[in-house]
Amino acid sequence: MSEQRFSNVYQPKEWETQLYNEWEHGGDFSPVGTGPSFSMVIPPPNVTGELHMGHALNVTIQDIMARFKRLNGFRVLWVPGTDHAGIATQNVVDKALQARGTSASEIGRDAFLDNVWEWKHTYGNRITKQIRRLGASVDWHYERFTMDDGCKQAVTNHFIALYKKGLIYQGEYIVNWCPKNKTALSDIEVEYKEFKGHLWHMKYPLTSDKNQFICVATTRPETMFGDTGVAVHPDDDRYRDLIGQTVRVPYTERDIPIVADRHVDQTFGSGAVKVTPAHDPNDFDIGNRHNLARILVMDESAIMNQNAPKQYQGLDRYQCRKQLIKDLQADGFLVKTEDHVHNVGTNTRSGEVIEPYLSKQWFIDMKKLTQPAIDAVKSKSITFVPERWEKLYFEWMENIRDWCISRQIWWGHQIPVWYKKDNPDEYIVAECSPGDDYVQDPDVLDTWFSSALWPFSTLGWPNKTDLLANYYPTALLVTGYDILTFWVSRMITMGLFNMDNIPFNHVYIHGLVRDIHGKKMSKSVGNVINPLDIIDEHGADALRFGLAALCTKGGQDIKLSMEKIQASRNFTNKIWNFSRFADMCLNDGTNPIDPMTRPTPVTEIDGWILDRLNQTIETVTHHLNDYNFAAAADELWEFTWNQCCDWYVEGIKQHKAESLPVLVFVCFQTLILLHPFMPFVTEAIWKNLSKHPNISEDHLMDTIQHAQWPVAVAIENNQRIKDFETTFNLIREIRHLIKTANVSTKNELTLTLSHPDSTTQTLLLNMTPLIQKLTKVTYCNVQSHAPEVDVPHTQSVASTIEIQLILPNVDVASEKNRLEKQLSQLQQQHHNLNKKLTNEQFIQKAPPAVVEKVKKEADNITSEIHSIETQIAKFA
RNA sequence: GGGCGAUUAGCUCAGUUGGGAGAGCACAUCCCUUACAAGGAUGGGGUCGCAAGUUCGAGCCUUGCAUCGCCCACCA
Repeated sequence: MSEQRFSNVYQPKEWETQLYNEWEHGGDFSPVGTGPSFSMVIPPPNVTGELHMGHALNVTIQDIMARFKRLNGFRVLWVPGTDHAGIATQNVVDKALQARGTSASEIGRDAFLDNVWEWKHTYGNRITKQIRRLGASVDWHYERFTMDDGCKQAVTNHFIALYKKGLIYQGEYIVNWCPKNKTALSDIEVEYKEFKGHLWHMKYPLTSDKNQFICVATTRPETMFGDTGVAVHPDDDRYRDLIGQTVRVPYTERDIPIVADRHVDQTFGSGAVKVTPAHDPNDFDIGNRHNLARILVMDESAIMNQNAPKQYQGLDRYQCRKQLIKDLQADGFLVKTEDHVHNVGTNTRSGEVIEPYLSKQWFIDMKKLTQPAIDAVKSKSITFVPERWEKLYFEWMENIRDWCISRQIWWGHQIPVWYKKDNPDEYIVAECSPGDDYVQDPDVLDTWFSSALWPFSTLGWPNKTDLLANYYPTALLVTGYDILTFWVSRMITMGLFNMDNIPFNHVYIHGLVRDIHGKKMSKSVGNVINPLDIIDEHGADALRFGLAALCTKGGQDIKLSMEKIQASRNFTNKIWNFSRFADMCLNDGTNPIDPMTRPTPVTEIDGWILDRLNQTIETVTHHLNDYNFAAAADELWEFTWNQCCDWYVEGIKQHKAESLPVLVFVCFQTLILLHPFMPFVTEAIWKNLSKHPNISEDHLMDTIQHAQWPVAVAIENNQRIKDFETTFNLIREIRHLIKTANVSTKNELTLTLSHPDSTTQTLLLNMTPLIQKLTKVTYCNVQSHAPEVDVPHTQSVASTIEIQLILPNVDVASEKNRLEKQLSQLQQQHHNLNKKLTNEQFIQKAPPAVVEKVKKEADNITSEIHSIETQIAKFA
């Protein structure tokens, strides 16, 4: 009984976990065979993270490609792993400690690191379990972590190699300092946000004459204690005479020079700018040009330090600003206050306002590294999909800045630099400590430093492994455009540096998942759709298909809605029931059917569906090779639902036995085509159907994953495809007439179809049973010309075939009205076509095929107009 | 300031050698027909952002404009 194998609704929960376990423990995700290799590395999610829609999209796309390639006989290796995510993880663990009444700083570095490792062991597999729920066919045997021993070795090797080539240096520069995390950040970890602030104009008195002033404008008055100059434009007539003189910084005993510098914009503010080289990157440059001193006035938490006047020491930067404004006003230094909107850098992670801060950090000299990486993309050794992202890549790489790689946190790869205890200026770069008289640099490396090595560190580098030999370069990298600069560009750069070869051939860059209004999903807004909730409720396949169907060629951001997911859920159920129908038909079968062998069609509609299947195989294969997931998904939807279910299944119900082999074959082929998108439901059906006693398992794999991707053969009969299109048009029109006449098909209806052409008559005669079945008309006659009918009837024309449907009664007025409306539509179409055909230029210049097509259309419409006119005339 | 992308049905979006304006959802009407009501059938709905140009012909190519979104730069 079919009920034993198929419930009437697909229940994902009954299948997904069990199937995934079978797959994983059955070794189904391991590379096998002798086919060409296809490898990917997963963009490692944060080890403490939780699965969000971005992961779901990213993993879905990769899994579609992995399964597609596996079905095509490739040796697929997809390497999973997680990222240690320095600052993010450190924050999470520190927060947890604080909730327990202690903190990282209280317990100290070693104890803190023990805590993070413990945390990693407790929660590190949460995200990997969640990835499993998506159905990801990653090979867990090769799972990696960016701080495991292999990655550690890779990082150290890489650092030393760069250092030896003089590409890593230590320097004192203005960096982006986060006072909350007390660490430097790289430029791309800073997000600029618009803030409503003020522009304060204040007077600095001349040393030579306290009654004269120069007025400077600033948004950050608290940095004035670090001022070591005032800059004006050399051509500015207002200040020309003051250049070279000195002014006294209020509340200090320091006199600072007025210098001329072309960087100054005469039209902004007062045209004179205070120069604070230790707290502003531009001022740092100006200071260098004019040999100005650098004075830090804050500590690492942005608290005013001993270089500020006593009364401000110990205040944080904002308290200080507030007090200082009061004081400046009281003491007559404040000239005016303007409202000023400006962009302020913030920490991408914590949101804290960045303090430009002078400090000693490690940098990579990127300019010397990028050229091969630029060339690799220019020469198309690496291709970006969509191609337009190359522009952003070149823009970034051609204006590359040095990469600040040191971070003043504890969780991460500690920098392999050892300072002599009694002389910190003396240091050695090495994997291990040179001796007890050395101490290691306390800083760790930027998380992206290890991520940059991911495509080869996961395959064993720096050791020469078989994995590397077999799977590097990887075939494809799938990622979002938001980390193109953070990650993709650096993998290419470092891949070429270490491996002398690109890390991947193709980069597929997808959009970001947003809510239906295009807004970023965020917990505070409350518009988050949690992928795990979706999987619980509707199954992983519904989520996957929904996401893939939105993943269009242009790589636009994806606006996700519950409605879209529900539609996909309905589709999974449709596939389930299509198969359930096949299963039911098998019950009546007499001989075992081999579902993998292409059967010879017995009936016309069987031949038709096989041809349509071929078209679908070809289109879907093309779209997947083209990374056009939405188009592939659309095609599969159209074929499965509209062609197979709506037309084919309904069409064979009158000859199920004859069509059974084709039905079964088409069903299995369709399952394979759908499998990359919907691994669970297709496997569930596969296993169910395989168990049917009338299925021969001789050529059947025990899992759909090991099946062979369908191969398209030549279309057998193009005319037949057209004939069925004509028939379906006709059926639609007849149904429309029945519906419009508001007549029940429980009555015995009589239909006459007329066409002068004998081939068409033959077609109609052949299709009569189908037409009767699908329109529920009892009698159907085929004629060369529409007969005179003197009983109530309704009439129309479709694909130039005249339709007459006898009715119990008819409303002549509305019937006439309907025909006239149809006539006017046809006349409009005819008019448009005729306009073209009477245009000499069109006839001369348009391709003959186009002209021919238009002529034929016009002829058809003329014929239809004639039919309708005749029909209307009968009412006269 | 520079760059990229978007603008097509009520909503979300497809639409490449330029030649028929389409899908899903939503909506309306009818139908529990033995695969599926998470379903079936039928239907309504669009001057393809605006303007000009190229062309026999433009949703598609060129130019300009408008609106929205994102990225980079950061005038203190």
